[in-house]
Amino acid sequence: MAKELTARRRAILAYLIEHIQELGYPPTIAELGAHFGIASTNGVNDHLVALEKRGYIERSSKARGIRITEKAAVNLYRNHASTVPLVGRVAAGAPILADQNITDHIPVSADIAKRNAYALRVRGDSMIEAGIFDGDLLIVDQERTPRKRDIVVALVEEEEATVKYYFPGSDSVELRPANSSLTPMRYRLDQVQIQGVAISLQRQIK
Amino acid sequence: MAKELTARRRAILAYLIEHIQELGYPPTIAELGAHFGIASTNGVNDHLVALEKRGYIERSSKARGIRITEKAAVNLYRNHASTVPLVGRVAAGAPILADQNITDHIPVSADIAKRNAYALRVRGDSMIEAGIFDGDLLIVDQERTPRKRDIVVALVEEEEATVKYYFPGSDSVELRPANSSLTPMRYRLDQVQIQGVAISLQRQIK
DNA sequence: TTTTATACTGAAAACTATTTCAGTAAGCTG
DNA sequence: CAGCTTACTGAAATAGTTTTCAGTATAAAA
Repeated sequence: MAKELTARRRAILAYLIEHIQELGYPPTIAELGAHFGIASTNGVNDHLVALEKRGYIERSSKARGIRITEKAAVNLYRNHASTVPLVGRVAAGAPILADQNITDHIPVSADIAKRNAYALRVRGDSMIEAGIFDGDLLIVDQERTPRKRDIVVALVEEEEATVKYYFPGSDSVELRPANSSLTPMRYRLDQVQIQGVAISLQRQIK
Repeated sequence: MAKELTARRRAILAYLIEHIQELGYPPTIAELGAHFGIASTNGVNDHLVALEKRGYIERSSKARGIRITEKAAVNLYRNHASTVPLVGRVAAGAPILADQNITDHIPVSADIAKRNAYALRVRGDSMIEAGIFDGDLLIVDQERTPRKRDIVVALVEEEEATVKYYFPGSDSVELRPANSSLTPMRYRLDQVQIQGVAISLQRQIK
């Protein structure tokens, strides 16, 4: 998936959203054409078909029957979004935020949303003494550089991700659980990939 | 201004909003008619004219050219809010959600927002073994009836609120902390006021 | 180099939606 | 009780929209 949308189609999607926000209803095909200087409704329709095929809009064959999907809203308005994507599994290889990895969107405060963050469901009890329980949602900042004692999401030797305290050494990294029945582990720098620093937590109680 | 809108018109406005929320675009006059069993488009149009005259909608004479105004949107946002109020202190006397008590608004998922919930900053370590730490935000459902072992916000004898496990007895209530260095307390029913059941938790890490 | 995707033109058919015209009937208001 | 509002019916004119058909041109991928 090199480039999901052409510049033209991104522009059309953006105008679609703007129009809905401003007027309260979507534009017609002809109105889109007028705005973009496309004389034939068919020219516009091609773009709409393309946008629909890629899941950015949904159409019903009625007047102004265009709906913006969540995918589009999140993609275009990442900087203004008030949600972060919930990733299903953090594993080696594919980029974390690949579309097929994203299972939901989690509402967060604006300052979190504008960082490059994602959410992750915690599995296991390794951080229980830090108040992080099995099933909790961890909000993770991808861009922040981890510092000593930060809670990080780490990929160890291409395995699936774990959440641990981060203790850097001169030539190695110690990943320390917050659970006295588990032991800290030490790794060479090339064995560990830090996928982000935990900045927030959400829990559904019961 | 006794009654701005008739029941019929309120229903039509509500459906208008619902339709836009669901489908992404307003219904046509004929669709409104079909939904409300009005055979003639003119019958529906009368209502739309009335709604427009009173400032609830704006119309452009194009297909689905209906916009919900802010006046009506107050309605819309009540049902689809995505925040709950953060209350400064929960104390006896004034209602929890009195305006002067509200210090902020916290983003939550839609299903939480539509319950009658509020957020509260936890003070102290009394629930630390339940993974609830000093400074965490607790999202509290006001309407849910507490059951045994629920985490509740309780007002004891007109003091300020505490967060505890709820264990009802036949003629008394036990409020049990999740901290083995603290002791459970037992109160008469008239000494305790339950202000809600914890349904979610949010934490800013560091 | 053939195929595929992008990005359109132009026109007409088919359909959808609003507006207008002409009424009816019940209930409330002064 | 006349006048106004609410709440409609029914039909036709008019306007707005989508869909279909038949192409063109360019660039990128197989």
